[in-house]
Amino acid sequence: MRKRRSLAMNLDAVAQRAGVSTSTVSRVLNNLEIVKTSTRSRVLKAAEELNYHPNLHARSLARGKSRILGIIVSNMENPFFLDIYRTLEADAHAQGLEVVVANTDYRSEQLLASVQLMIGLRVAGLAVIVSEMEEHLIQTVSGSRIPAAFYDVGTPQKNITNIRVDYRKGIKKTVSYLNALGHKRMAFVGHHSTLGPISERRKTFLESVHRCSPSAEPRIFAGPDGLDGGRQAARELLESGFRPTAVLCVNDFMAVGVMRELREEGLQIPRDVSVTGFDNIKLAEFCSPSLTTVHIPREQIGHIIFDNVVGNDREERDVGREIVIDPELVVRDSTGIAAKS
Amino acid sequence: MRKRRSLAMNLDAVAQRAGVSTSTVSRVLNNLEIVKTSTRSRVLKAAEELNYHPNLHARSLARGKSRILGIIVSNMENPFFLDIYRTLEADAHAQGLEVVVANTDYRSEQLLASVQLMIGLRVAGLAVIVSEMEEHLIQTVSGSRIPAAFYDVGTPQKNITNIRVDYRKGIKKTVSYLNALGHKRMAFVGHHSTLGPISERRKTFLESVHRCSPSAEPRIFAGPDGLDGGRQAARELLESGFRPTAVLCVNDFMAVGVMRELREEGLQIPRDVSVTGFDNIKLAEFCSPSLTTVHIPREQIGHIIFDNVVGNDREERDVGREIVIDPELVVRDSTGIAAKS
DNA sequence: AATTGTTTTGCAAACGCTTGCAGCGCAGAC
DNA sequence: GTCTGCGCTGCAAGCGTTTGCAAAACAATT
Repeated sequence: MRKRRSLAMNLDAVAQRAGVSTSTVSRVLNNLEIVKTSTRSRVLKAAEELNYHPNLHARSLARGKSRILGIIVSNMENPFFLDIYRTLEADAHAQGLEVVVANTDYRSEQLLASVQLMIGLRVAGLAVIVSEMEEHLIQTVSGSRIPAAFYDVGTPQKNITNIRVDYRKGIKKTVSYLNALGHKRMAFVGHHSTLGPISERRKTFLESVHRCSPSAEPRIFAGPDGLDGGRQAARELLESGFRPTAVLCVNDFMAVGVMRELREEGLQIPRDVSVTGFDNIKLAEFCSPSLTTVHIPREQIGHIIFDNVVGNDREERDVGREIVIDPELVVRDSTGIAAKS
Repeated sequence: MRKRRSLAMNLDAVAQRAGVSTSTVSRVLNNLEIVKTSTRSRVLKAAEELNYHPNLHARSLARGKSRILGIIVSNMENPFFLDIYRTLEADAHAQGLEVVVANTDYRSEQLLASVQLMIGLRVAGLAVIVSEMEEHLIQTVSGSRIPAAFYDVGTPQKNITNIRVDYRKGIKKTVSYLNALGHKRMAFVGHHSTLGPISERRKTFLESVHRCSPSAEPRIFAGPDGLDGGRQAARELLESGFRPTAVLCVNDFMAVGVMRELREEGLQIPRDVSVTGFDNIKLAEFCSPSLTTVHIPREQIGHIIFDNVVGNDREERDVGREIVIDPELVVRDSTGIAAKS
């Protein structure tokens, strides 16, 4: 023996105190029904007295799997991600799973670290809700044999379910709604990681505007995801001299920042300028004016992810499935008839 | 041997492929410098090729401790908690610690479960940011030998540092500021778990109002913590027939909900009624009108917690320390001269 | 060539738990 | 009194790491 024999609290200590073997203690603690009631209560008493808490690492190791659901998100601060997280957490707890969440802050090295963490933890399932991910890393997850679900990134793969929202449709609805109100000069405000050249949202915006009114002059601005980022992008917009009658934002969180800055500059919403968001977070109802936006059913998404990741039907799947969700426009007070120019 | 010999990926597989022993692989992976460079790269190559990821449970078990910082919060949705979480996360990552966060949703059985989880994980340190906690549970944490920091709950104990904000002072500043503006009829809006009979904030509010203007008639309302909760409390307030000239809210998050409802009812802020919050979350600057509130330095609190929980100086402390923070009033646009009644 | 010293490796014992299997004690049957 | 069956319990192997210690490999010195 190499070290001092357990000052640490372990099964052995409980077993000794209860005068039984560790196996018995283990069985009691796991509610196996083969233990005599009297023994059982003796063990429970001992555990209680010793303030014993099973070592979860040892347990996972012995069992060969952990009861943990892993979640990776880009930005916990954005209520959109938070809502999905909360749904997943609720579902997980309902099944006795614990949850470990990692926040990447849109940083790819953080994403890498988070994936390593989840794999290292041998999570029972993994949900990845980030806006960008290297192909290599996707392969790593796919190869890890961990059932995973990706939101809005990558394509279906072995062991991986893909869930995405039809942004194209959402943006189209928004643009044609605004167009019907007479808006021609529109700006799009995104955050950096949605504005890569590959980004569907950016392209869709440009295309939609172009189709609805070929003479329109769409412009694009960006800041980091968040209230400040929205504000910053709006400032840039104003400083550029461009005077849109409508501003479409990539998400509600940024839209709130955008509205703040526009208001600051004396612009009235929606009299002088209309603003729209995306996601329909709670805050969209609570800001002033309340925000016209596109509803994304986060609870539903959460449930879908959960079912696909820890679903009981989960045989090792050779090919993932893809699920597409259809978003709806929600009209509130931040949009109105286009201002006369 | 009882089971099939490792289809699973482990040190052994890597060792075999690299033609070395598991010890060597382990040493390579832990960057111990005693490994010959050629061996080292051979091992690294094998690990890479096998897509190997060390089992963190086994690692923790063998090392006898985990590199995990545990965080328990009442309500991740409230940006106040989120900000502390983010600071802690940043600090932790800077030191190569991982973070596990648990959300109690103000439910005591969830709090219990979370504590069990953290102890079971043998976290390296534990931060508990909840508004209420049973004495028994505090003892459990204290007895677990895990260095912990509690925010705003309990009293210093063995292994536990206590951090609290001087709410009394914050509320006093707010009330006397409002009093100077001529406010007499004030309401206080809290959430359920801050309004227990023991709650300092509630008492302080009543006392302060009473001291400033003995003739005043303070009233108290409550809802669940959150935007909806604030709104709901405000509705109750309005329905009660009470017409305060100022509403103090227990936190900014609820205040935003309160403002929403007041606005809905046609009341202008601050012309008809002033509103104040507490915490000074980002959103307070972004709502309309921007919110007068009491600043609580969440970053500073995060850092303090971190240092006390994983600080290098941490000898097993027999007696915890207590740290009290002094809050400042931040005046913005949601408060003004009391309306004539 | 033998000896000594230095790297570099491998062996094997933990870490705290689960679990297949075997064994024990005791009741009932003969 | 021996045997069978059954309900409980204990033994011990195994989960994938780390790590003290000792052996092996190699270099340097005599």
